[in-house]
Amino acid sequence: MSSALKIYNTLTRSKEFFEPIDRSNVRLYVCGPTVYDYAHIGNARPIIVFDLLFRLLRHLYGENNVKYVRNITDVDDKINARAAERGITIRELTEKTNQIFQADVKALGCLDPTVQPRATEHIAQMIQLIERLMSAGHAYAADRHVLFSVPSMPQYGELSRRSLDEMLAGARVDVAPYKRGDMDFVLWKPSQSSEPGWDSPWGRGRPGWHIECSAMSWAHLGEIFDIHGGGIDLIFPHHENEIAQSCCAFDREIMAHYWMHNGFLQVEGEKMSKSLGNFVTIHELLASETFGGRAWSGAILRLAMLRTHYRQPIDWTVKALEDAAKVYNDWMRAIDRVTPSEPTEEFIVALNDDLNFAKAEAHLHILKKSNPAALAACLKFMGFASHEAASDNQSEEAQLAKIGLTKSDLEQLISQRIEARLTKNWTESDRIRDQLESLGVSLKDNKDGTTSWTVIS
RNA sequence: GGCCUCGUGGCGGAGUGGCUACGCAGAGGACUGCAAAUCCUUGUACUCCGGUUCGAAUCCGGACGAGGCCUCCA
Repeated sequence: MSSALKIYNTLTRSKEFFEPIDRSNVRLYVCGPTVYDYAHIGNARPIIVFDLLFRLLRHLYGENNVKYVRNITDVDDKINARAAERGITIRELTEKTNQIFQADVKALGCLDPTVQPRATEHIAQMIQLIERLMSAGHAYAADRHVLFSVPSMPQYGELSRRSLDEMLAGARVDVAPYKRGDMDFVLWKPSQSSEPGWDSPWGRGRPGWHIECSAMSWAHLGEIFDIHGGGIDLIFPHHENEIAQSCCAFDREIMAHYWMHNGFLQVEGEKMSKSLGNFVTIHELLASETFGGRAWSGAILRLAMLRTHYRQPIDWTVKALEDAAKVYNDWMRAIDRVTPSEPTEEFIVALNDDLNFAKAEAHLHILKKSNPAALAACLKFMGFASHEAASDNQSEEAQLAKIGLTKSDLEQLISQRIEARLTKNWTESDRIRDQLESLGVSLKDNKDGTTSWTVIS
């Protein structure tokens, strides 16, 4: 058994030893995407970070003893608006967007969560939760809405550490006439006939923002579970309200024992926004050359993301990606044709310290020289699969074709050059090398007299 | 205005009281016909001002700076 896992708990603002409720059923819930558009690189951060945590938990407690739930929110007013804008059905939009999301996440080297529940398949649980809240006096119906009564929960605000007074002081709250308390939030709201809706005791309507996570975590992990994760911006109001809903519905003090939040992401030093023109999607990083003049493999994106500790703000820059690519390629060379052994104890210990990837990475640099088999195992552990190398080779073939060369042409040129070099005909040798270089193929003469090549652009 | 993070060398980024993290880039060298790759060596740091201490990047206070939340944005 490795030394114990410590994680930073937003509830207590401190690092704590992780103690699962049930070692044979460790439960993790992470807020997943609202599927209305391509996921941006900021969305990728929690996906990658919590995938690493999932892998670590599986290692510590056993692959079959960890349950990871990441929801798909497929009912939301942004979805309705976008579908209307494009003239397609909501179902078409959410299906298509989800497919792209799944492909993106796979490219980033993430394991599938144990369950990816959809909000629209948990409407019944949401209604049950709301009914519980109403009968317990924590919610009320008004004007076809159902609202959570924030004043009914004295400990409201514990996660974000703000009191009701503070919130009311500076907040621009939406003071709807049907609200009893200014901070009360919507659990259920009425739908127009043009909007998606479900029958409920309060008429045809749809859920408010926060209730879906309370319903889905309940359905798949139970009333109380171990870890709840998400972006730092979700602490308030989303997670605060999830806690309010779940704790009040089940009459519990706690919804999840550990709350983990990843830091925000900036792009080249500025907040990512469509108006600044620096909005970067996962898809375009993978498939286009719009960021940094080249496409980036999922592994490089993953490494670049993990190189900044998950709680720190991260600045997403071309330079950081270039650095990550260098490190990654260096490692791939080191583990070429190496059979992975086992991740080292030291590596696990580093990750056990609140996912201290930087410490782990420093150790990997040592392993590169001392123990490539262990390096390969550590990389595999983190989702940097060795099959990457194979797929890179395939793309090199494709790239050769793109620059108008076949592999046999190239090999013929290389053997011509080797002959020239044997007769010390450096002029001819350099001519061939320059020719290939201008086509985009870089040559490397090895000690043993062979020549290897890589496509450079 | 309220609340919360954070400020380490050219860049990224660990480190929570004393002993050079690490990586990238840079410099020097080895190897090479020349390159590339590889290997060896190597410089540069702790935002500022006070305080605690024998001793602080590390603890406390303050200033300045950056970012986030309070607006269904991860």
